[in-house]
Amino acid sequence: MTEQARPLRRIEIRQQNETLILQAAEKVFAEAGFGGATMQLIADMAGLPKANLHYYFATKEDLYRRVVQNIFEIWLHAADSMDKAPGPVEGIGAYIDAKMEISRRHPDGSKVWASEVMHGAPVIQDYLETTLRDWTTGRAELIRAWIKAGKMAPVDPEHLLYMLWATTQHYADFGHQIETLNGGKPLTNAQWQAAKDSVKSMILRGIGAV
Amino acid sequence: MTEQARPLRRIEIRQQNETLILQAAEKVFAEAGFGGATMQLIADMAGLPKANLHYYFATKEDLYRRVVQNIFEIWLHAADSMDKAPGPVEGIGAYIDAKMEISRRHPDGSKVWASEVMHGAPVIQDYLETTLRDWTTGRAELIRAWIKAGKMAPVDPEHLLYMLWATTQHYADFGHQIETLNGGKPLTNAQWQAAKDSVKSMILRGIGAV
DNA sequence: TCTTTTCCTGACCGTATGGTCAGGTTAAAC
DNA sequence: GTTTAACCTGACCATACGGTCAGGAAAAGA
Repeated sequence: MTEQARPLRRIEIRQQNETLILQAAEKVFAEAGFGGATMQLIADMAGLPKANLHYYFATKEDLYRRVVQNIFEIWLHAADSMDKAPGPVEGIGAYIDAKMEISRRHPDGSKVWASEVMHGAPVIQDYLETTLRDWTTGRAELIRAWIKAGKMAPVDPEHLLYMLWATTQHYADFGHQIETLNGGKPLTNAQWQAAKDSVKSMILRGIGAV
Repeated sequence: MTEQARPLRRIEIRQQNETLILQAAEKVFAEAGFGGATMQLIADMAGLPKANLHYYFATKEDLYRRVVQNIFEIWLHAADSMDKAPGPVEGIGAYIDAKMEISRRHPDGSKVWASEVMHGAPVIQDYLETTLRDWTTGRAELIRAWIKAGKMAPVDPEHLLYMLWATTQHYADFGHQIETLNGGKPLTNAQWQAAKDSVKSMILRGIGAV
């Protein structure tokens, strides 16, 4: 016998379906890219008729935009731990931890983000020019302060940030390659921990902060 | 007056057109992804009628496969400099130089490769499992030998390689983001040199090889 | 010169896709 | 209980895409 569920309230319905669609969309966009993704595939994965997607999201591009924005939020919040740190060992160490955790928990989101930027950021360009640029200059200053205080070597802050982004996101974006080189098996808990430790020790030593 | 050119020979025609098509395809696949690219767009960019593409390449997927294989070749040859080096400073330094140069000269190729891997390597999976795996284990052994000889710190060779790939390719795959953060302007010669130097110094110090 | 082979392309085809819409169902408001 | 507004969806449409093909042009070979 199927359970006799209480009928869902309006707001619940809306939220549940939007979440369902966004999750399915993230996966399909990550696997197929924007051009290769189809509304039908997303609908099937969400378990909803295609027309219903268009009730919640007017166009494929609207849906895609929402997916990208969601990822951007997560991306930005990863830096919170960096700010209130006394020095690079704690700050950058925590940032690496946070970004590695994102790569592990949200690999699809990371891929969609990478794809969006690779294709010239057609929908997120304004964020790059405002939010991301502000974010970057802010952290660069923080790093410069650490350098001035003698807490790390005088490296170029921008290139350090690029290195942090590249290295951590690689574990999501190129996860398939890593898995293949790992004998076709996903990284275990221990291997993820080893990856984190490797990245942290190499980068922290690389910026002279040990 | 247009120049009165000698009629092209068969082989020349074939080679010229294939090159033209492959160059256009690389660009379009990089900009739009496999799903977003259209044969018409590639044809227009190559200055040939669409039907002519299908004369040289049976299907869109065939054309794509050729593009990906071309990139893989370049990718592999970048490591030649690493092998005959006496130690990590020269070997890894040269490898970083080579890969940064690829990011600069072949950003489209790098993007196509990234896209292919991100989508689960549908056409290049066998290469990952054979050529790339062999390549990787070979370099990992080389790195272990350097460690054993006391020429660098005992880092995990696999994660070091991932870091090298990630960091260098970032300048191609996320070139648009870097350009945006650089005030909307492409990196100058001097900035590329600074990027190379930054990456090299951070990584070489990070593996204790200075 | 004549024949053969390769190269070339406008016109065409079947299919898949993003998006629409009329009409129905269900929760909320009164 | 009745009305209203939100939610839902099967059927449909216009378009764009990958791919085909018949027939012509041009180079190579005899």
